Amino acid sequence: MTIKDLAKKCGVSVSTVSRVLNNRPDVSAEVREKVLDEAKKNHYVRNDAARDLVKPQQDTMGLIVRGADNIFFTEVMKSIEDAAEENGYILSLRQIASDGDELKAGAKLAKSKKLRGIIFLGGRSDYKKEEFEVIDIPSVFCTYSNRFGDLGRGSFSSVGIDDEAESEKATEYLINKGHRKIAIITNGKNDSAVGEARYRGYLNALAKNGINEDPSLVVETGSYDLYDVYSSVRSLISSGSEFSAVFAISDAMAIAAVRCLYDSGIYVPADVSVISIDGIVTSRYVIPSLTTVSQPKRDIGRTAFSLLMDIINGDRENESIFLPGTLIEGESVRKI
Amino acid sequence: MTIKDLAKKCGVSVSTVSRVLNNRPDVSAEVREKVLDEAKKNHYVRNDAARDLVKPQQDTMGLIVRGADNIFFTEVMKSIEDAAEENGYILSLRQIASDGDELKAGAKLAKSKKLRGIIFLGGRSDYKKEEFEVIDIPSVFCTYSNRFGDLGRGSFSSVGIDDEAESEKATEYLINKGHRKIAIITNGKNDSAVGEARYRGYLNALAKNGINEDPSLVVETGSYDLYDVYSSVRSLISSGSEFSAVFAISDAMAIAAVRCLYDSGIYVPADVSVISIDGIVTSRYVIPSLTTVSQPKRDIGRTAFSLLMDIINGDRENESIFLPGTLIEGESVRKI
DNA sequence: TTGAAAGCGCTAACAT
DNA sequence: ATGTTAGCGCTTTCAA
Repeated sequence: MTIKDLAKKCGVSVSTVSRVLNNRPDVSAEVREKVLDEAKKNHYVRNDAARDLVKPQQDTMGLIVRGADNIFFTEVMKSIEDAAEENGYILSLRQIASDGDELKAGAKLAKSKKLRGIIFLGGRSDYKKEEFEVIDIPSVFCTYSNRFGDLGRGSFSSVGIDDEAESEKATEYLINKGHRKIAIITNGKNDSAVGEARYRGYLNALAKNGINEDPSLVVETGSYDLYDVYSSVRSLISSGSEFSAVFAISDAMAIAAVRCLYDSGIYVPADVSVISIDGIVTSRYVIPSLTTVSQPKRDIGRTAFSLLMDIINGDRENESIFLPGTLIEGESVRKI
Repeated sequence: MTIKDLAKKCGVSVSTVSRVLNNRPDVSAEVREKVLDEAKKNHYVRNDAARDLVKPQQDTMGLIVRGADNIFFTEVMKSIEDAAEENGYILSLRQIASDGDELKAGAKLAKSKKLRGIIFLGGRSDYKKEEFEVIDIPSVFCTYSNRFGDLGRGSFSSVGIDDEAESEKATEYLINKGHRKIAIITNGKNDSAVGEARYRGYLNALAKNGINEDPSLVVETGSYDLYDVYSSVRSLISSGSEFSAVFAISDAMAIAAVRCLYDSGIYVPADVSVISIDGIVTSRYVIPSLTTVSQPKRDIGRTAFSLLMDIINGDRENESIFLPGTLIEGESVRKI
């Protein structure tokens, strides 16, 4: 069922049908009713591919989310959606796997939908100049930046926390509570992404406070999978290395770590303190609740959206915005 | 940059460019190289909307996910993706909000992409015959059925657990552990969806065991939001109603409930036992770990996909498949 | 091996 | 108020 079929059924032209379907005023009430009626009766559904082909979507932004299974992103997404709605934009959402190519997905979406701009939620932090060139419309990286890539200043935009600084903040919090033997749990310390940035922050905090890095306290899980986190922490414990605190680079990891310690008879925070980063909703409900550096999810989403709008309108240049995290004191850290 | 531009740049026709881009064999090596080269140099990206318009996607299935923020769905999605890949199908994923219209989204996607079939992940359970008619290609409801709608047997397919039966199983488990005063936490007992089905299962279990329903032990949260769950449980506690166990219709709800009880000095499982349904990954890592009826997520996804394939190939008729849940004994239930 | 041309379903001038 | 027509970017006959 196409507008052509519909036109035939109603004995009018396709343009008239199109007018009705698009709520144009210049159609007689009679014809309008007839068309609408037939459309409903025949379950007419517009072919968006065809429409997109001909109609530039003046008011549509793309949102590419990488890593559908990251709970943390959901909240950020919501705030982007809100911002879009408030500003009269439509959001065209596309989810890709954590190992997918967000730039390619973005380029494709931009072409197909004739987008005005794109927000990338959770991509890689090491884009090469060349590969980023496929994106030829304004865009902003949300929740990450390009710390490990070679994109020149001014050639991209980003909004997120400063992973290294916030990580340092978290680690320093532990130090201020009297901890010196602090283990870190990261997916990888050389992942050219958030794992590496947060690891660096951890090192910074140690250095600033005259603590030497103890390699045996650096736990690399290789993934964000809770099972991997659990077994990595297991290894740490059985290695016999001493530590009084743990810094997990994400809340989800912290939850698995706490559980692993618990299963080994090590209680949080009585025996070991735990801090993390993210501030996911669940972190407040688990027992013990997590002490964590909470990311300003709503702010990040809204700021990303308005930055994108401003760039499109020529009101602002590309820039990297770093929003501060908030340290939430839960029950997982104890002073010693 | 379109194939037309590319053709001009290379001094060949659009059809030749199209051939190259689609790896057709009948092109001279020379031309092929030239085209590929220019394509790369100019960051050519195909406009899928245009392609979709002309090319029926013989091997593409649609996956409409409703409720992006439901962690539970992520695992099911993965298994559907695996099944698609194994069988040489491409999956076209679309996420919609929990209050979105999945049927409309499905119909649109089907048109635009010329899909072979559709899987709906997490939709409403009360479709009316009329509204379901917009879907004119094979489809299967995944993780839900049409218990509250009026779709005739044989007019739809579904794969999931039997919410009512599994719910009864969970409640009965508590009863077998000696509990008689069992509270239920549901988003709503008349939501014509999973909340209602699971509430019924709870009632069945009580009835079978000669326990009268105590309305003061039925907690309706109105949403799946953990904050709402927390405050609803708070009200239950302050109402003074006595109970020795809680049945939460989802793991996430159970986590918030356990926390709320904890904050009121009521410990799980020492003072009150808690059981739930879903078996999300986190349920194993929280303290106490949850006793829960785990849904066979992988099985559900794979079964849904093969059912859809079979229907498309005419090898099977529409049917509703109910897969059994598995009771996982965590630490949240105690015998009394 | 290559090109010309039709057409997918839709919108938007431009006519009438 | 309504119809005619030219594309949007792509694939695919059909010819050459």
